[in-house]
Amino acid sequence: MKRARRSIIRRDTATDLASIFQVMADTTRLRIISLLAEGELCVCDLAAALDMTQSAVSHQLRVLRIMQLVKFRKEGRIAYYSLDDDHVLELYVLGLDHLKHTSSAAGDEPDAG
Amino acid sequence: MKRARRSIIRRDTATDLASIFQVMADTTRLRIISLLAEGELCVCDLAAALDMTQSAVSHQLRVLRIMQLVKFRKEGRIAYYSLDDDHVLELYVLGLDHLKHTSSAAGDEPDAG
DNA sequence: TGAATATATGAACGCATAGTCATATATTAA
DNA sequence: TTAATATATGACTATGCGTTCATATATTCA
Repeated sequence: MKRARRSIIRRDTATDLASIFQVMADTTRLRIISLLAEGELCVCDLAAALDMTQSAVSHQLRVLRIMQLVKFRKEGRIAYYSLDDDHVLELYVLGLDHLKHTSSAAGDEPDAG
Repeated sequence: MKRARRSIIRRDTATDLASIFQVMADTTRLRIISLLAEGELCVCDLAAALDMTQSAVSHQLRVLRIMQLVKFRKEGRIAYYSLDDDHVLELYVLGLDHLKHTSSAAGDEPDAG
């Protein structure tokens, strides 16, 4: 190898990439993704399943929406959210895979409620 | 579908998973990973390539070390760091892939220096 | 119309953290 | 030993962010 000046990514690419991981780097957002993995849900059902306030969930959905990880359709006054991209699930699954191989914290018992 | 009580991951699993993405969610750490992707480097070479202080780089290497994304060997007073896990690169590559498919910010010109 | 429901959002608070600075440890050279 | 080099780390500061609270908007029901 030559110097230390090898295949470093551009600063802005690294920043953009960091943004993607940043969105996945929150417990609440990951739990939302795990719920939406099987289909759409409205905000109130998400809030109930997560045992969190509607406001907190809505704020996180906004983050996921802006980063285009989720989309939503509106039916009357109800907003149904769903995953917008397969890459999200790929990252999610790969992350879980990493968890299983490195730690022993990846349990198998769900805790919805 | 039944209620909103579907396949949600455990809270602590989500927390652990969030930790993994959290480590990848920093520009400096991603640039370090991109540099180590081709082989080991010492701290001073990393600092030079990143154009950052030795202290800042060392702090981030500590984070990467604690999360077991990098390992190091010591040769005299020089510490050579390298990636510790293939999952890291998989996540890194998958993230880059996601970038290319969703935005146009993923350039191809490196910016080392 | 007015009340209730579903969602969105701005402000504020508290906490986590990336980088700086100073310094400690360890190794090599003189 | 002393000086210089390579790295690690604790304290501090500034910034970012997740949640709460209050409130705004929109829709449905009476």
